[in-house]
Amino acid sequence: MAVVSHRFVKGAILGRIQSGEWGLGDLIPAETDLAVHYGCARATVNRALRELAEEGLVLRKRKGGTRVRQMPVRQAKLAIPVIREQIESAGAVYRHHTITREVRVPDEVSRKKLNLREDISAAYIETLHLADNAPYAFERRWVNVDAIPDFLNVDLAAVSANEWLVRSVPFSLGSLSFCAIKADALIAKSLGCAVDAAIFSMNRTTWLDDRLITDMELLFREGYILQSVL
Amino acid sequence: MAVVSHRFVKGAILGRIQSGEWGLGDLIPAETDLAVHYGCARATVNRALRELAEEGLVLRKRKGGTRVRQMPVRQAKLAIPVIREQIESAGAVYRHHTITREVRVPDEVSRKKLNLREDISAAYIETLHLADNAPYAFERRWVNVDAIPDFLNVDLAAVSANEWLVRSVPFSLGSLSFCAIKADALIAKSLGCAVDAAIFSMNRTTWLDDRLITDMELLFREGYILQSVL
DNA sequence: TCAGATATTATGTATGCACATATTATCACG
DNA sequence: CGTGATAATATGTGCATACATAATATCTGA
Repeated sequence: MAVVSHRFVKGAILGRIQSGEWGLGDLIPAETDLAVHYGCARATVNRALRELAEEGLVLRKRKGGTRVRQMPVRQAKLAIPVIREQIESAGAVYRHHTITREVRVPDEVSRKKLNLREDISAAYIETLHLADNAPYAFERRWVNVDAIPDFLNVDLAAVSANEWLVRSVPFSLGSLSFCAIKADALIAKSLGCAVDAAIFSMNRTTWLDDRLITDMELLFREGYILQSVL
Repeated sequence: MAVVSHRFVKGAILGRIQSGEWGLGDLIPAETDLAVHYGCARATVNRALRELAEEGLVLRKRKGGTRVRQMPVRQAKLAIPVIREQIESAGAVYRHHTITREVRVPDEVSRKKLNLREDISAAYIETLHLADNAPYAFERRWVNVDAIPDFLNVDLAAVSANEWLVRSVPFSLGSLSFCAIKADALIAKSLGCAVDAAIFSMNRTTWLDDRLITDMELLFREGYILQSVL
């Protein structure tokens, strides 16, 4: 007897949804019925449906049954690039250059973002990332050295601040946002573009437990495109 | 005896990784050992570890065991917003206005993107999305009416093209990209911003099976920020 | 010593069962 | 006619077991 895998069941159900057999909002058969239909255990159907629910195609409720989502939650998975890997995977040579590195008490705006006391200083770093010696992205970052004192001793010539932090303070939570901004004089000079060029900006804050670790702004070269998959 | 859920095990393992007990790249105990340690079945540990692997924190290989990822794949989940919901959830009144709607043979650039034969025409729609009567986003879209003939009869005053398509042609694949562009005269006029303003652009193509359904460009008002969660 | 066959092992997953839980449907009672 | 208690039900999840599979480790023979 051939085994019926959860992949098969998942694919079969997906097909029946896509073909329109089960329309938008429709209730689909119960796990037990599907298990009988496909000749497998309920646990197998459960896993198939659970994965479909995670992917946003189907909505499940106890006692309420499973139904096809009216407005599927299209969630794009977007792999946050480690810049070096992104550049190297495109076949270019990665290099980075630390422009500024200092420890000081942040100005009030940054201090509020960092959620620091007034008398605590933090590290400020500006880095230029290059692909084949051409500017690729300009990075501005505050690091909470009160939480991560080791950061003060890092050799930023060997490894970029971003990469060191990813390796050393992993698995932290954070938020991520994207926007478009006009290049000011500093950005234009760093990225080698015109003042007022449209620049793609990525902002990221990283928390470990309740402490903000770092707040970063990454400004990509003109024409940069962020790709994602649905 | 209290049951030990996969959530508990997952959290416990996560804690031991975050605390540094298991460092980057380290091999963590086998499922059977963890099952004994936490007093639960191997299936429970399996689910916990499988989910951690899906989230990119851990790398699993048959016979090779499970190890903490050196460079965690930070994947942001990015909920693609249906614009109306995005605006309404911010407490504003949504309204949309169809600027252009025509059926014609696309120019060569669009035709290639749409992957259509030379003699096939497609629908072109320009829509302005408004929040509290202020421009929110400007949408340009081609729809393959050869694949979706019903689209020709849709009342775009009642429901936007985007929303109709999401409701009617669900569960399709596609690609998604983001970039920053400078506003040209048309965009500036539509969005009520200055020419050369930095505009956040989202491009999306949608496929059903092997047929391209629609190709869309969404240009957000100046200052728009796309939020994501890690 | 080295290549190829073989054994070992950790994860992958299907199954049957039991029970938990949330929600809906039903029913009894004022 | 409502309203609150109660029953029914679909999903959620844990457990023990069995076997599959991929990758590594070991052994064997030239």
